[in-house]
Amino acid sequence: MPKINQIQMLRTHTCGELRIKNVNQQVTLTGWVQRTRDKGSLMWIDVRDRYGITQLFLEEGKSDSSLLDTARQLGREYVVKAVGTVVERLSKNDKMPTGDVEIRLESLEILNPSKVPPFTIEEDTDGGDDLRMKYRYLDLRRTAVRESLQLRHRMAQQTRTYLDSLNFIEVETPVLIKSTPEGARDFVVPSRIHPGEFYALPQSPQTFKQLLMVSGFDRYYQIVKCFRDEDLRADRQPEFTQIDCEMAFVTREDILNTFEGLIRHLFKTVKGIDLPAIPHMTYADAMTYYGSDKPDTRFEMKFIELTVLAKGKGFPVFDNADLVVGICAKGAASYTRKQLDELTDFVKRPQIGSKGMIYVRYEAGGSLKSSVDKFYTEEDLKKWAAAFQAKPGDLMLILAGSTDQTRKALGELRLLVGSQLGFRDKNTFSALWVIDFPLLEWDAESNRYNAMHHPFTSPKLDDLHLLDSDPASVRANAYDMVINGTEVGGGSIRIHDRPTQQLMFSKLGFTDDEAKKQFGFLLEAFEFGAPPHGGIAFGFDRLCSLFGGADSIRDFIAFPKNNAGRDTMIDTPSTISQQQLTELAIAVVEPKG
RNA sequence: GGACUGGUAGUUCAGCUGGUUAGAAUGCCUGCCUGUCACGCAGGAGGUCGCGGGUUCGAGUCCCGUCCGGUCCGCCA
Repeated sequence: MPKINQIQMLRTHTCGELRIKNVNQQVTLTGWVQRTRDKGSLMWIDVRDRYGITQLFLEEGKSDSSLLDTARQLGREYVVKAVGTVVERLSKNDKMPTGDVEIRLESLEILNPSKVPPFTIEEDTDGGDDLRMKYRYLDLRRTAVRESLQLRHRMAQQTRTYLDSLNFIEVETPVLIKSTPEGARDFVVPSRIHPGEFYALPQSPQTFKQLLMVSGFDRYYQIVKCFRDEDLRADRQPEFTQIDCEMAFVTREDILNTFEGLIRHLFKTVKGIDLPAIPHMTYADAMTYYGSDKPDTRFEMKFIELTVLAKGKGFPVFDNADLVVGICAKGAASYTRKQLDELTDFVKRPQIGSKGMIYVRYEAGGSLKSSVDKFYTEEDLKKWAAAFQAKPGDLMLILAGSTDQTRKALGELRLLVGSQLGFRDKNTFSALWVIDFPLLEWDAESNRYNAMHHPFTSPKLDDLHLLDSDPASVRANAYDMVINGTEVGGGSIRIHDRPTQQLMFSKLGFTDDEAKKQFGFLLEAFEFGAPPHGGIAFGFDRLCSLFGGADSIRDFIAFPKNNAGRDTMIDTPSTISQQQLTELAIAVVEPKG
């Protein structure tokens, strides 16, 4: 592979590579002016490019005076070409890789001036998110953002290396496909040639990758853009990237092993971390012990049920609850009244929806102090403490109410307390497979069952007989990978025969006609020798942000959308001309503005 | 659809219970400075307090509406 200086004519080196061994070489550097330091008769210019920063040096009397004049015109972000000799510095800077040398300037050319940037192009910029997005091309000059995109590049490269080594082939699937009412809302694209008809952008290449299995490409993958027209979050964009994979002639274990391998390969090659074997947890256990289908397993703090112990002592909140459940925060008995009140306020927020929170302090001296001392004796509380396996110095936090809401609320409380106690370190990684998800999920709004994963997921054979009598209890051959409480991937063993797929569609409320109209091609394909198959898709942006230790995926996407799905740099979405609308046979009902 | 939170100098923010000429840091401009590297020193310019309305003798501050960010709930098969 040619080095950069062999293929670049304008420069001989980058701003990141010169060292003491280059002393006395004449070099030409190009880059952006990071800052200048003018000491009168001495002047330094820091020149930056993608690879680093190198210091240029001028001295009155020893340098050409026109050179100093040019240098004094420089402002931040000017693009320059500098020719000079590498010399050893009199005073070195051990904070920078190039800090032992500087360039004694011989000529300086301003290739392009720059306006003063609206925010500083530095590690810790003074710019807010809003401005950074509007001038994203400047934001991308910053080391932190550039490194995030470089991490993403390495992740993609290593994903391809790993999957290629296992005979996976990358196949591109169409971006203009068919809209279906299932699942997330589609972005649609009008067809000019067929007025009144629309393509849809894929929410995932799901059916295509299954058809590739029917075609005999038994190991497929694709790093692919997907689109969902839903509201955004810090970790959700309308267009996002998946590592989409499918395998034929495999069991669930084969898939879990293969992609556990991928994740461990990525940790090893990108982060230098040897991730231990990834444990499996059933969905039922995840909900019972963590109140979430994506538990953060960097710390324990499992749920302990107190329903039986707590009832029948005259405390109405517990007596009337379906579930009384709590967590034990190790060493948190020192929480102040104010901190406890804040936790109570947290669970009472409408988004959490609990009525209140009960606490029991196991004082360092061994006594027990609770917010329900009126109803429970020290003996009662001792039994609770035993159930929690609590020790002096611990704090027990208890919620009660309806089962689902209480679990969810305690799950949120667990995460908050875990954060407060420092159990959620960004540089610690704990991965987990959550398996045996329910196949169906009741949707109160449409008064029918929805597929929890998607309608192509196969039920577990053991549960098939329950499909009519107790649909909600049927488990799916589906699995999610969870790392540090983030769902990074999910998949399933698919249905591969027409009768089962038709049965599933009918359970989901499709008429035979609707099923045929929307997925007839798949049903038909299943009649031409479809192999058993299954797969998984990883949220690539999330995986990158997790590896990068960030909460938001936005800095791992070169040009992301904002909270409202807008790109403020190019100002989109935007209206289109009447001429375009006419050509597409589209009438806008209430034009904006 | 909803909850919370923010919007004050180019930028990031402070501005108390409504009360004098709206501040700080940084950036920018000018001058000085022989080893800087977040250089230093001196000086200077820079404000529709998001927008509209209301309360008041008086509003950056209180109230109502609205716009624009951000976090979350719903939604995301």
